[in-house]
Amino acid sequence: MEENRQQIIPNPSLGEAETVVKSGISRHRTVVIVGECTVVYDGRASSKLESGERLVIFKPDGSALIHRPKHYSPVNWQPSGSIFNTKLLKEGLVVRVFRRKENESMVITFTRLQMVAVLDLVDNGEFNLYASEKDMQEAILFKPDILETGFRPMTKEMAVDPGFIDIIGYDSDNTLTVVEIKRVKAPVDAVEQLRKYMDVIDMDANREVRAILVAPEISDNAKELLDEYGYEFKTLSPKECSEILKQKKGTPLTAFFE
Amino acid sequence: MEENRQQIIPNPSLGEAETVVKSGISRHRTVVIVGECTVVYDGRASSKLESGERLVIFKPDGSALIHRPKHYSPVNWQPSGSIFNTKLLKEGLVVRVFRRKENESMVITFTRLQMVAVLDLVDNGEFNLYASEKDMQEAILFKPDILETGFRPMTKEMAVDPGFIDIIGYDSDNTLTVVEIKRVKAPVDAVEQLRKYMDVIDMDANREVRAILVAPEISDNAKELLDEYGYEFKTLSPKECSEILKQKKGTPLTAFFE
DNA sequence: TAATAAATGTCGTTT
DNA sequence: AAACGACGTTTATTA
Repeated sequence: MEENRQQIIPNPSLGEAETVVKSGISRHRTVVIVGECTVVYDGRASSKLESGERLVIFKPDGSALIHRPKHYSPVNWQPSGSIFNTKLLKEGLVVRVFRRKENESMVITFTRLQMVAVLDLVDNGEFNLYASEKDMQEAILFKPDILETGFRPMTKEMAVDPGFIDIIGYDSDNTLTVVEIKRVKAPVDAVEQLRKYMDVIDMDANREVRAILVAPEISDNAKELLDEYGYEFKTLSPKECSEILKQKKGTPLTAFFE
Repeated sequence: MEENRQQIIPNPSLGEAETVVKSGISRHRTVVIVGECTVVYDGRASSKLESGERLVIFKPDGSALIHRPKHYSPVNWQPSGSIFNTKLLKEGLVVRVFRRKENESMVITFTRLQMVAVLDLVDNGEFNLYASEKDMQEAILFKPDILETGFRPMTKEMAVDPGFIDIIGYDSDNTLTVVEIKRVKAPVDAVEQLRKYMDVIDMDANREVRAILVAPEISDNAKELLDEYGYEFKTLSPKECSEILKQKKGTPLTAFFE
């Protein structure tokens, strides 16, 4: 029945809330509490949040979120795998969220409640994300000309001492070329990373090797360092790569976006 | 009055919800919607989330969150500064979240609703985090002996070309000493960062300079590189530093933790 | 399990 | 506005 799928109580007493919250958590429901509370966290660091009105979420997988009326990120939280313990004390309704793995605890003390809701969320919808850095790599391997006319990839993700070179190949003049891909504006670190790879490749010196940093943009400092090292920059956005991959994969999921 | 502070509607029709959501957003309230929806995101990347029941939050600062019943992190979101646009179409109740800065959009289409709530969250509570990297820096400046007996800090956060050196000082032999602090296990990058600073400091060569990496732990690779460069490692945890700062600050806030 | 790199990272600070 | 680095980063991948 619709009525049984959720339980929404406006302005509950702390006592009412105790029963509902306990029952909701034990039945593996999503529990939402809105009210005045304080939060003390102790684990990798420690924090204390003074009293204020917040939106608190307990999920069936043992994750917990405390949201203030600002910001995307929660002010306090626990990742999944936490254990909830609810008690009504004289200070208020206290929920202790404990995560054994990191030996972390978060204690929420509610002093006044605007709402308690116990929700039975059924969610099996598929989630797909496009245009990751991996997508960019795939796109270059699929259509190397987007990097440079005549480019021929040799290997992808070649393991070298410091890590993985995204792509190694030969340009139209048969010069060995090292490619480093970033999906966001390339920072100085990206140039340093490229340099590390070049240090290894250049071991057998006196052959020419090119280094190309591929990204939608590059920061000023990174550009400066890139020039200093004699490396090159190629503008390429995740979006463009996503478009190219659509051609490769036909149009099963991508057709949705048209 | 308490009644006016919030508006909670179980099982609203899409039409009812349209009015309430629009009004809530325009009055800069926190809006919570629970229901069946699909989400299409397009911006830095693209994503598509098939139909399912979720908890959706719109905050007055223009941030938006879509939470599935699992995981700490939202499946889709927009950071603060977004603009909301609500429309009732034949597909359902459509909320478009647009962020001009990144030219990103997230379109949520609700097909069935379990709840709509408009909340007026008043939250001015102070938030304090202890045992951060900044606390570690402060602790060393306050009691330099925890780094090394006889250490005398000169400056904190000295600006040099590549960035900011955490602490510079002299050891008991009056040797210039550069200190880099990490609050977690120090990775290779931390050693590289220290090296950058040393490159600058060593400009006026032939005077001895020591480099010390301070962290609770160090990764094997980082240790190897550190030894290669001739730098040193000092074990120090954020918690220890936090304890030391309690002495400094007396016991106003810290007493709470006892 | 440890290490390493990516993230729609976010967020604050400073230039 | 851009750059830079910390974060209780989280998360995924790989040795």
